Amino acid sequence: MKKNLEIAALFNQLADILEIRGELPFKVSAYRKAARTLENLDKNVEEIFSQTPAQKIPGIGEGLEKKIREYLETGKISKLEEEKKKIPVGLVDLLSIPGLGPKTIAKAADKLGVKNITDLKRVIENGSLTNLFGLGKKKVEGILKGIQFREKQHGRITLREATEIANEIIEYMKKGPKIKEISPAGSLRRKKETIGDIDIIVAAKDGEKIIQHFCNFPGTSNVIASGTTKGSILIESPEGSRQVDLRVVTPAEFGSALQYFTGSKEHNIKIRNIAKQKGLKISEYGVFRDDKKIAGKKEEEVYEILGLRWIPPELREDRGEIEASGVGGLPELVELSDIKGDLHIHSNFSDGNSSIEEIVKKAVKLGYSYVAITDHSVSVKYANGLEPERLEKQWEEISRVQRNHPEIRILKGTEVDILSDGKLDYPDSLLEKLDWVIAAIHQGFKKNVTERIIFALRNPHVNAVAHPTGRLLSRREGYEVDIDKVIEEAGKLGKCLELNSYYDRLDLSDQNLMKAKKAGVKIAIGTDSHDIAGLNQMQFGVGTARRGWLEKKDIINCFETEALEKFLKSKKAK
DNA sequence: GCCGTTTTCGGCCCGACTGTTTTCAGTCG
Repeated sequence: MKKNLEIAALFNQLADILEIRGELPFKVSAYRKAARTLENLDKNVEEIFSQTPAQKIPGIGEGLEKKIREYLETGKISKLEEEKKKIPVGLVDLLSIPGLGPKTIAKAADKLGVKNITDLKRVIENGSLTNLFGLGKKKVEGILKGIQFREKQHGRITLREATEIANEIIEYMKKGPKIKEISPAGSLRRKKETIGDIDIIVAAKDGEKIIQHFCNFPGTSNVIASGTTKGSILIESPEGSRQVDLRVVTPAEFGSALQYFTGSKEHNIKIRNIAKQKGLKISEYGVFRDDKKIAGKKEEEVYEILGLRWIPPELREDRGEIEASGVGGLPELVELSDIKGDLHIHSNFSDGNSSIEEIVKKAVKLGYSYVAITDHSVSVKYANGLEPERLEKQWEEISRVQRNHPEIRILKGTEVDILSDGKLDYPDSLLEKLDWVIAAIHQGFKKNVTERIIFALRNPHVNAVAHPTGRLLSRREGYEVDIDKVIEEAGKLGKCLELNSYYDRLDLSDQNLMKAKKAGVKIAIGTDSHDIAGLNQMQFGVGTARRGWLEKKDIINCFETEALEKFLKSKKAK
């Protein structure tokens, strides 16, 4: 799928440039839509376009198809090359600042000669941006806040991107000189929501050859270091360069090296302290007593020698896992294979790209027992939210698909909007006919959010709150919500909170999940998919759930179909 | 840019919020 992603990135880039240049908004969104489709396609464009006649991809017409073919043949899109010459490259980057849009960027470039982020900071500081027509003090303050937010998370990449890069490199390394073992380490192995550098550990004999092979990885833009035990490369992505570090250790050191490089720092400090108290020394090379190596081949040994059970990487944050491990109190963390269904999916009835039939087939393929179709409600116009009539039409389609697929239970669901005035976007008489209702905020992020969510939770037909804090990891903090209060109320009512698996949300976060578990709140994991490929994102939700100490019993989509239906019915009765 | 069961041209992404401009422009979801 590499080409798909490359072309998607170029289309997005083109959309950004056209937007700043004031091109027709529909044209811009056509590029964006095509990019999104490409990102989520489960087939290579190369493959699709090599067939005659080429298979049709929705949202990609004559013009875009031509550009894709051009890229596949020449590695370039001439339209993009031309457009790039028309504006300074640094301007595109500014679009990712929340509160700053294409019009303001164009104006700042035109009137003040702003070419990049440095210029932008300068004109904010010297006050000249404030003097621009239409930009008052508050707006400029908002932009400054946006810059600060962006800088805070600068350089970190999403779990999804890091996972994809690491998988690709691991596959590549397996084809090179012989290696005994290979594993991601660091924050990626701990499944943190964002990742700094990507760390990979290899056990092998000939370090030099392996590092050489690593530095020849086709995606490499820059080799930072290349020795006999460690190599560092940069990989270019549309959003910036990603650093990947690879270390080669001997098979006898693999366990201790993996433990050491997985971290977290806080976890390792505590582990080393325990070792010290026992007269031992732990380093990446092994566990030593008086300079005599007594362990290091397997990671399990490192923990066992300290009287601890092996601790899953996702827990290694020094949040009580070491103490729990010592007394046999580690949780039995949920596994991806425990998941019996997906509880948040959009179909092409609203803003999804896949039909209900396609979604159901994919769910069957994943081995699920049930799947919920949760399209947007009527007010979410930008996402083609369903009026009651279209929702009822959808039920007919669900019933039709259900007849063809008795092997899976299709839940009639909705992601109903919590409106600004606190009301829900569908009447109770409609909600009560649904099997699965998740309520969500998509408007009024600063308006009594806590009260509105709690009010929604109290509606007898609402089962859960979707993405409860509303954060977008790469773009914004969440709503102004007192999440502790929401968790408390959900606990009291016996309602669920969602863990949204979409890689830029992962909401609730690991720490909030821990709180929810403590309050006895059941979690519903949903991928928020807009196409069938999105269903694969369940892995990121499960990773976050594991970081939140969640077990099978804490997650309602680990329930068998009957138990789930019983659970939902009991909630409705209240 | 795409798309077509009234259209091959003319819709498509509408509405809320915010700040600022007293009647609207820009941004966002």
